[in-house]
Amino acid sequence: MDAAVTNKEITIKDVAKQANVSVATVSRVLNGRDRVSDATRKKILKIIEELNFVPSTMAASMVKKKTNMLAVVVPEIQNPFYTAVIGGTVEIANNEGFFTIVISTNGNETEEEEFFESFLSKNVDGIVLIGTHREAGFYRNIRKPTILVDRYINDSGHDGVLIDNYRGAYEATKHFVDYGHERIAIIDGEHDFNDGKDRYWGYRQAMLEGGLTPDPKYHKQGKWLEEDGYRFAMELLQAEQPPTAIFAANNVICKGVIRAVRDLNLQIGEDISLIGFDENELAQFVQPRVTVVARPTREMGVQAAEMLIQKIKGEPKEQAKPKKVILDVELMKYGSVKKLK
Amino acid sequence: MDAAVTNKEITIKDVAKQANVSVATVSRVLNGRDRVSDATRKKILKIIEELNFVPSTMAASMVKKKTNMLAVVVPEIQNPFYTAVIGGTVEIANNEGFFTIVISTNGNETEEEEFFESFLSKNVDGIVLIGTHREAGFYRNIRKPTILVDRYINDSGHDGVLIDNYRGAYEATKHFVDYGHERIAIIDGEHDFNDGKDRYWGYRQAMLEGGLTPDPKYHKQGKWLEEDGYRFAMELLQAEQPPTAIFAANNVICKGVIRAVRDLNLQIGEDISLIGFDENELAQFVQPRVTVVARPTREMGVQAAEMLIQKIKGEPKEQAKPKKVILDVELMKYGSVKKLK
DNA sequence: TTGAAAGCGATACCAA
DNA sequence: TTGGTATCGCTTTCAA
Repeated sequence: MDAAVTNKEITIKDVAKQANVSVATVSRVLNGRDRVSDATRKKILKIIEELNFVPSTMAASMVKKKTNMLAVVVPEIQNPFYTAVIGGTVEIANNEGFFTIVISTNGNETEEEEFFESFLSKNVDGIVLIGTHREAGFYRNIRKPTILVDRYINDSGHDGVLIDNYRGAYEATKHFVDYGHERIAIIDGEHDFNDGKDRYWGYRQAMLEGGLTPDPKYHKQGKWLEEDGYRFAMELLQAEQPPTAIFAANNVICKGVIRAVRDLNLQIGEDISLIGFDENELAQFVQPRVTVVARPTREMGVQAAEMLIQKIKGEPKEQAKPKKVILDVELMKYGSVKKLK
Repeated sequence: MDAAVTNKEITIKDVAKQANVSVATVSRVLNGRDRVSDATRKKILKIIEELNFVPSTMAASMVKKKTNMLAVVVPEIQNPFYTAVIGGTVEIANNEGFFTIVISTNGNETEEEEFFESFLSKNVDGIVLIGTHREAGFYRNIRKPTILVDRYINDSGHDGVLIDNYRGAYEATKHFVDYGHERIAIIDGEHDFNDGKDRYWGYRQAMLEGGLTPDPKYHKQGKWLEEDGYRFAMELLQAEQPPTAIFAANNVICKGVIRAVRDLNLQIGEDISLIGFDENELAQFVQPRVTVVARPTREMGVQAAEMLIQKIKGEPKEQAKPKKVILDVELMKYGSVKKLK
């Protein structure tokens, strides 16, 4: 409580001197694994308390070559999907004695690169990464334990936690087909990563299996943004032959679609059927609630953190093949799809 | 590119050896402030590139006694208000060459305490803190540059970035009064912090000035949760003499109220007038849009980061009195308040 | 302009 | 059970 009056930081030396022991002994009680006599331990503990001494984790990290820090790198920090992943990771990390640095790359490859070059490679024990880069080379250069989340790059050399995008999109589209829809549109974005691509191919496969031919004029590709959802929904719904169903391939696109439908004074589940990918607040709120492909967002962060920490603690031997953990998605049917037959 | 084959990390020594210079010289080109001849600089740079050498910021931090790391400590990481603050801070920090550790205390005093004791006091240059503790003592014990955001504790000894909660609530309530409302309810939570208290007193003041007497049965105190908003709105709206207007004193309470109104099949702005505190997605979406007291969330993080970094860089002399920066709020009138007279 | 060497604050090995 | 000391990878005087 009555900390030193001087501004100088208290170090292990000060404690040792005060306690009339060597720094080695103080270090021992700090770490608690070597044995120290009860008497000296108590004495040292008391002095630590009195001096308000806090050991420098940095100095310790330097010799231990372990920082007990994780990094979570995300493309942006506003999207609830990413904050959910962050939340899951932070929670596990804290439980396991790790701190977490959160870095937003703003979806910018250059920024992402700078972070890795300047910092991450040396100062964290491991990385949970929702990457922005598209080429495997970038990922292979990362020498730290790393878990790729959501966006997986083959040949990256790292483990991944993903969801079954293909199946999610497939189930959604099949649901439309089962309910008799034929003019089924999809609004997505570039197919830079596996996730976007898989969703499209899941959609496509369900169409074909249902005896339908995917029509290019019902496939709208933007940049995965809310405004794309809005704009394309506007286009589609005001076309000569509008679709009867729209599959919104991510959460923000879905929000855009909902807004467009509202602005056109149409009724979801009546005038237009809709399925979104991933939960979003609006989808839960509108009447009827929007059917979505739900994915375990927070759980992805939890999984990633667990795998990462195990990897950090584990033998470096275990460098088997990178493994992908694929979490399951679930089609939550809430009534935004009209039965046509 | 062709990094060392051995697993050993490359250090400044390796670079020095390769370049036939001393480590001091390498350090000089790394930091760029001392003069080094052009020839040797180029030679060293080339070797750094070849060896793929990345200096250990930890070792540097140890001697410089500066980590270039900030911590943002928040009660939870799901609430969009907090992620907005984090986002603002992270952005400024990155621009200024700082990294950011994000820590969620889960609104738990013990967790908060542990973080400070075990880590923060030594390893970050400064802290942006949305605190959970209620007593000034806890804050006074923090010896690092710290900016308190949103929740301010007097006598804490730190600067703060807040908003004018009092005025926000006052304006909202006055708006109700001006439109002829007399039975005006408020749903809030405990008055542990200045923010909650101020909002209540702003409400109260506007009531009194309007010649109205705050009626305890129209003051519902929960725990600032969405479910409180829902539950209390249900109660209020089904009472014998329901209020004509509700002031929802934070963003999640407002969401709960909106849901309750919907579930009762009532019409916002018609059957019940509503004003929320702070933006929230639902409020923007329902028809009519809900009038809210808007606060500059991201801007709070930006401000805090700027003040913090200035403090870190500045003279330790400048320990004037702690200063509070109070950002302005604005009543955004969107039509959820009915004119009664 | 460059080099030698003394730290920074811990840990860990080897002796005692 | 304890102490002495080399060490981690870098920065920063002080000399050359």
